[in-house]
Amino acid sequence: MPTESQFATTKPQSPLAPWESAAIEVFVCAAGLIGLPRSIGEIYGLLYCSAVPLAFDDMQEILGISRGSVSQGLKLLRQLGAVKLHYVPGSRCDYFVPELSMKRLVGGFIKDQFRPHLESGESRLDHVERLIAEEPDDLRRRHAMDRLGTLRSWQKRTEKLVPVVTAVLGGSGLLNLKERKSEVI
Amino acid sequence: MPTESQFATTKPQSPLAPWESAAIEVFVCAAGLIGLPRSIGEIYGLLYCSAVPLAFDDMQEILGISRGSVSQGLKLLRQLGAVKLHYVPGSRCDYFVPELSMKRLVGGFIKDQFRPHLESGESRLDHVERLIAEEPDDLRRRHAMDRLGTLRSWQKRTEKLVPVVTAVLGGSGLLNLKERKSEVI
DNA sequence: CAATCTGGTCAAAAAAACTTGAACAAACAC
DNA sequence: GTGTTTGTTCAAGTTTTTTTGACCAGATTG
Repeated sequence: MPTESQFATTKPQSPLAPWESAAIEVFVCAAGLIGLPRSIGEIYGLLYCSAVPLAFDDMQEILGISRGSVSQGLKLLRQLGAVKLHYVPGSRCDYFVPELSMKRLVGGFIKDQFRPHLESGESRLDHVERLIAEEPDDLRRRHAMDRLGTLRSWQKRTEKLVPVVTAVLGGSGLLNLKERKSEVI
Repeated sequence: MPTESQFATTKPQSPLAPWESAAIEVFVCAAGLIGLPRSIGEIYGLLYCSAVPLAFDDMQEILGISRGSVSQGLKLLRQLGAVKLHYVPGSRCDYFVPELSMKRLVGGFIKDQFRPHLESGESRLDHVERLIAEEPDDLRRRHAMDRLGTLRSWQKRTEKLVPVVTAVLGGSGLLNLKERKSEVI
């Protein structure tokens, strides 16, 4: 088997070590939890486990998934800031390394996958308000406005949550969140 | 127009008011965001808009979805604590009202949909650790352990996050989170 | 008891999400 | 230029999730 060229540390073993499979499984689950497809969890997980940067083809081969999946997966992961390009002088192809800072990971996710929804939600609520204004019946309109108000307060609280989350998750190992400035909503 | 039987506040108009459709849309999106199916967003949204408790059949009819969906949807929403049974003396069927406290809503979601994953994640990490222990190569094992450590720290931070979230979301209307006790993680 | 009304269950249908792989474009080497 | 290598795109195929609706069991009524 001439394929066993073990001489370069730059070449990861094709079959995954048992712990790697298990760890990737963890990432696949985590991905599912936040609504990302399995393939994305696999790709990030593989990079997370690897001691060296990996190339596109490495991932495709090691994970046994299609080029298309790898391409799309990396595209999203790059958008999220979850993987970074690692330039390798002599090589024509791209290598990747995982982002290991939880703060940046979560920050990227919030910015790309969460904020947009939050904002579109805001405009939807505005739309609801305009429609409520057209309700002729006084009592009904009152009630609708009341519910809309509650909804708006939920939205506000959720927005307030974002910085708190990044603070907690970004913290140093010994993170303590004393003295977080007390801003009234 | 004999359909306008305005005498009983207990009977909601069959066709949805425009603002109600729009508001339900908001809930459908929100449901999608947290990985819940459309029908669940619709059901909760409808209850949220309604000024009166609604019965199983009301929902099925007004939303135009199947009995099965209503049944399963209500089942999950009840589990989450997002809707409550509203007992009506003279009636044979169940009526429902929405939970309007964001704190309870989020708390229920975390408890039912999030915590379990967090916990299974923990045992998965234990499993990874056992597998790493079997890695013979010293350097590789070192690296694997390092990554596992990072993963564990992520897990811990996430756990720390839960109470913070419920605190922020549960707050009074004027929530200010001054003086949140500074516990070192 | 038979007839009715409730709501739950689950196999099958429908819809949505994900993955694949062939076709394509860009960059490079010769 | 021609022939490779590298990575993207997207229509079609596959898998997963959601919805449907027929059937069931319990409770209530006459």
